[in-house]
Amino acid sequence: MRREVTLRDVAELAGVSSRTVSNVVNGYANVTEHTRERVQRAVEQLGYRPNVLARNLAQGRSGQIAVVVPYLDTPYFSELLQSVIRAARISGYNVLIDQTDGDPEHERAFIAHGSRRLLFDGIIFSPLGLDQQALADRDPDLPLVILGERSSDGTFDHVGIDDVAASRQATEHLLDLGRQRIAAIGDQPYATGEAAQRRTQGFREAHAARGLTPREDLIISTPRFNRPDGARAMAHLLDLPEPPDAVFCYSDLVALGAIRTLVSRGLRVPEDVAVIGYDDIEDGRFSNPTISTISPDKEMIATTAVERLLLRITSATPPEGLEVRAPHRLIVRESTAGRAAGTASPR
Amino acid sequence: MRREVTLRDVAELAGVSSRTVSNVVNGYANVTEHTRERVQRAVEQLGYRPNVLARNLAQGRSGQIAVVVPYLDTPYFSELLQSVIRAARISGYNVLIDQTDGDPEHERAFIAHGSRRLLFDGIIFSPLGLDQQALADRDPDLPLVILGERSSDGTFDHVGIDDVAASRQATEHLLDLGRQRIAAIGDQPYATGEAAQRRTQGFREAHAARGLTPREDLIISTPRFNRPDGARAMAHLLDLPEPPDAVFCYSDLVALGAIRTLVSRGLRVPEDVAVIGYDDIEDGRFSNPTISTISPDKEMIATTAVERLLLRITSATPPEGLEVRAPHRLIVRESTAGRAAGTASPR
DNA sequence: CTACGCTTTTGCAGCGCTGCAAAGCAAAGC
DNA sequence: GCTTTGCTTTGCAGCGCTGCAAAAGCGTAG
Repeated sequence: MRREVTLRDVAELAGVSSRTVSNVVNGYANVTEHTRERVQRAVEQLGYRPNVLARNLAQGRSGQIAVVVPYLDTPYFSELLQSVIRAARISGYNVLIDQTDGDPEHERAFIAHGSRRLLFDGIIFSPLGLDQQALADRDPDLPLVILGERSSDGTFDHVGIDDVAASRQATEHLLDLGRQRIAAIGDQPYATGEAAQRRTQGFREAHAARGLTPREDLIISTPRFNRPDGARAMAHLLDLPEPPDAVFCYSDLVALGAIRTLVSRGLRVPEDVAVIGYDDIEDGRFSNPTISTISPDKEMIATTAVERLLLRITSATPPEGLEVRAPHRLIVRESTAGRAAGTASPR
Repeated sequence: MRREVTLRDVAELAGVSSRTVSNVVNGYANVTEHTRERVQRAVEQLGYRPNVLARNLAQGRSGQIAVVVPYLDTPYFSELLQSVIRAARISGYNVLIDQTDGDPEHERAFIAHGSRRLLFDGIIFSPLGLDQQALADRDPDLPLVILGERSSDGTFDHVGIDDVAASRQATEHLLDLGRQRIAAIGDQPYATGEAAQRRTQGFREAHAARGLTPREDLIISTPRFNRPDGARAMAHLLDLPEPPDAVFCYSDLVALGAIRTLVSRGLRVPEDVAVIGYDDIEDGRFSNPTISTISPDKEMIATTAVERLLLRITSATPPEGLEVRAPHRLIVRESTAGRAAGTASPR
């Protein structure tokens, strides 16, 4: 591989110092038009391209942010990532992606010692099962923004929707339909299942507000929030002596799996069992039936997360920990409202 | 921010040279057990973490590979990415992700001057509309592996399945069902639509092999391969005087969109219209009906792509351009075979 | 006791860039 | 004419690490 063109080469050709070339390349102020042109010409003539590595070392930053999600192939995350990448790019940052496969150890390792010093300037983290302890052990110098609801100790930001309220709203929608036995799929009654537990809480609150108590055997735990889990859980529910007539699923994927089981058993959605999901992924707008869901403002979550992270990275004194609550709304589609709610070209 | 611990700090504490510390940290040979222990202790005591940036500069490589895809939220790509990231990580490489939004200019820019010198050591590229010209203009020093079928000029590798054969196979399956008027959704009859055109070719070949000629008005072009495109195209087909009784969709997303339109118009799949997709994304295994499809060996595509790229990166003399053809197979599910093919828990 | 070959350790230059502070320089002020 | 002011350009050190080649140590052979 032939030697690459360096600043010095350009400087020599243009007859200026390498520092001046650097100034031109970086668009710094106070360079006369005449000099700028000469340098510019030399840059083009030699095909100079800055060496990002050297710049990074000199500046002590990498210009990269890491985004860590449990699973990349979960539509919710890939949709979110898409917006994160766009937002980061606008500010000149590259995005390094990592998936933890939901492994708590992997998550912990990522946040704790940040062994890869300077590989990224900050991190947007969507933990699946990160407990408070792991958060406390984290590298305090690494700017951090957490996706999803989570109480902050003030040293990082988090961005998410109000899970409890959203879940209550979803459950209320099912209650409003007059359903009697409403199931919930997705609970995770252990330390790392905080997000799931907040949804269960909303589920209970909705019942309580009407003087009802949900039947405990209709609250089903699942290890993940994916289609197979949803399908399995639904099968289990249908085998109960008194199966539910409505289901609140903790993700759209779970809902898709549940619906799959219902349909394959010859049950009608929503006539026999109404289903509502969570996340508003594109699948739910084209599935049969289309899925009613809780729609978080993903674009806002993504841009806010990036914005806050960059603020943390660039500001000399770390800003206070912010808990950003992004808006969400209930979207009613066929899986609860029936065909009346559907159209040939779903939005 | 307090100063970080450097090699020199560790060296001082351990009473050795910084070069020796480097040797220990990197596990180089020829360090006595005694020295190694002393250094190790010092490393731990000070909490030393190597500065990746400095290492990168000194080594002249970044330890990162870029993966460029058109859209991150397309399940096919996110499923593929997942495997790519795993494979790269095993070899100690980080993955930088970028999406081009299918914009040919963006794609061209990425491959052409590679303006970000040394930000990544190589690139795995899944172009949507990259013509031969753009490929010819590319930075010849940047190791490159292309995903998807594409004839190589010998300076890069590409990995993909045999699109023509796979498409012929999919079409033959529909013909075997006795369908008379088979439509195709996803053609792209312009320079950047090579991938689509190969599928159309397979579609035609299947017909030709039986002495048939497909009806031209049943070959529908779409700008992308997504759900809305599929839904729209299907609506158009149904409005024809003689609508099709089977559809070959150039992606599973297109198939999902098409099925959505069919179902919402009260048509039965596959009784009224059989549908087959392409890609075998998870959605298709849980949709109603489940989707028959062409299943490329994604795991193999991903690992082969990484393997070849790393080979290019590390080998002194560039290896010959390889055209790797990954295996694929036809998977028959409900959308062509009816409920008989479905089960409560799809695989 | 010196020479030799081998392993282990060291010193130094340098990767290519930017931060910093000083130098140069032209126009303006006294 | 000489100093001051403000803009432009420069020189140099150094970011923290690794490549290279030489030096040091050490056991064995002559």
